[in-house]
Formats: sequence, C-alpha cells, structure tokens
Amino acid sequence: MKLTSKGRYAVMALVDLARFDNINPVSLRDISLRQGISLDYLEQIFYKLKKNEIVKSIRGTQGGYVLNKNPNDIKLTNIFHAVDEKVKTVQCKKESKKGCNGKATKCITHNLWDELEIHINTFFENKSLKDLLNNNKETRV
Amino acid sequence: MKLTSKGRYAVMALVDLARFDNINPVSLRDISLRQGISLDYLEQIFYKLKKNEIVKSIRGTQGGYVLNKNPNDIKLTNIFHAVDEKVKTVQCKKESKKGCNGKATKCITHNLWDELEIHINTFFENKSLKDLLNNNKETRV
DNA sequence: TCTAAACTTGACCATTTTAGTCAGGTATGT
DNA sequence: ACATACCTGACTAAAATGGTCAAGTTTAGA
Ligand code: FES
Ligand code: FES
Repeated sequence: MKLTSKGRYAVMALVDLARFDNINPVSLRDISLRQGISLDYLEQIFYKLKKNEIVKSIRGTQGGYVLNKNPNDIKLTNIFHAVDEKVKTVQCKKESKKGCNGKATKCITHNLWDELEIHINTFFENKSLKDLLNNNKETRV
Repeated sequence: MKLTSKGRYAVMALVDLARFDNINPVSLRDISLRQGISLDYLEQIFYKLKKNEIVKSIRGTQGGYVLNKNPNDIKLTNIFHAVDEKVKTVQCKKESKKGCNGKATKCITHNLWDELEIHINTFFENKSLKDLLNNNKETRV
C-alpha cells in the first residue's frame, strides 16, 4: 500500500501555505519553487482544495491562496478527502452485503480489513495542519 | 492508499489454510474454490510464501500446503513481506539523505510520512494468523 | 488603459502497476 | 502409468498514477 504523490503534495503545499500566509496570499508559483512540485499539478490540486473550502483564492496580480480555516481545524482527513486520496483496504463496496466479485457473503478476513482501515483513518483524523507546523518547529530547534 | 489484492489474497488463503491443515495438506484447488481466488494466481502467491518459509509444500496426489510455523508466529508483517506487499508513504529512498526527485534535503512533511508508515506497520506487526482465527471464531458465535 | 501575474478548468497522455492468464514443466501417491 | 498437484517464467489487458498542455478569466499595478 502506498501513499500517492497527489496526497503527499497536497499536505506539503498546505504546510508551506500555512507558514507563509500570515500577511499576503501565497502564489502557487512560490509553492512550486519552494517545494519542487510541478506548477500545473499544483493547480489541479488547489482546484480541489478550493472546492472543498480548505483554501480561498485571490485572483489577479499579487494574488494567490490563503487558508480558509484555522490550521487546527484542518485535519489530514479533510485534505485527503478533498483530493480523493482515500484509504481502501477492500475491493468490494462498503455498504453492500455482498462480497468481492459478486460473492454472496463477505470474505473471511473482512473484519481485519475494516480494522485496518479504521486504524489508518484514525491517524489522519488526529493530525491537523497545526500539529505539522508545531512539529516542524520543534525539530528545527 | 489501497491494499492490493495480492496481499489480501495471501492473508485470506493462509487463514483458510490454517483452518483446514490439522490433518492433511490443503490443496490450492480447494482454497481457490472456497475463497474464490484464481488458482493460477494462488500458485504465484504460494510460490513466494514457500520461499519465505511461511508454508511447506507436499507434492504429488493428495499433496498441498501446510503451515511451516505456529499460527501465533506468523504475523501479517511476515506475510506481506513475503508477497512484496509493502507500505510506502514516500517516493524517495529511505536510507538516502537526499529528498524526492534529487533534492538536497528531505521535504518539510517527511517526519509525518515516517510516522504514518510506522503507525501502519505497527498494526501488521501486532496481528498474527492466530489472532485472525480466534477473531473469526468469536464473530461466528 | 494595457499588460503580466496568477487563478480556472478541462482534456489529454506516457508510464507504471495491478491482477491476473497461459503454458509447459516436475514430482509423487495410488 | 496416470492423475493430481506443485513449480516457474513469460506474457498481457486494464487501471491507476503522475503528470502536461491548452485555452481561458480576473485583477493589480505601471
Ligand atoms: S474484501 Fe471484499 S469481501 Fe472481504
Ligand atoms: S517524501 Fe521524499 S523528501 Fe520527503
């Protein structure tokens, strides 16, 4: 199981944004240069972040993005959800009573995969952008 | 992030095996039928499980596979390692001091991804085949 | 006013990974 | 001998990934 670049970039970009948006909006160009992420790709990512109300945009020259919420209220869950980075431990539909590939019942390890999914999501729910900022300050002392 | 079928099947097949290997070796054909996994694919998977000494094989008619260890000593970690299902939260090499795409330093969220990887692996290290057998008995009462 | 910076949005694409299949073995219990 | 079942490598269709490209719109500042 691997984390996709899209999810990783989204978090990286938001941490960068959170650090610099105190005074002026931050342009994607700046984030792109600082973090080494393709500008075109960042645009895709921020399009989604905006639709999910995690950031606000300011158009025009000197424009850019600012956070739309307090860093403490932006959990990794929210970010990942916004960019469609989701945890999937099973193939079959969650709600369905049926199992994978059309079987009548769920597989014998189904409980395990549910547990795993919860385990991972818990991590994402408990981590906010604020935590990442603090964490980084600490490790830079 | 998603779990691949190969990893999921490996665990399913081993749970099935653990249930039935008390008296005779279990043939892949049986596992295939019971769990609805392609026989050809199972062969690939068991080839790796055998190389990693998680199962033993008995050839010929009435042959099949048996566990090579106590179910309590087979952790999910071991199974996933055997079939090359690994947790990757970053793109860059672990050992290297350099970051992704050749940058001089690690990215600003690197600590986070390391934490995440540990968080997930901890789950796998603490779960044994025995746990899965017990767990399933419980939920079938 | 004009222009460049910066956001907006959709379409497109090469590469890699996944989830298998296929084929042709080899070993062995009956 | 022969059927059963393991052994092993090669191959492949489909999906996902990690982007790029193009054609806008909006607005600050010269
Ligand atoms: S994972 Fe689909 S049935 Fe359990
Ligand atoms: S993920 Fe590669 S540098 Fe942090």
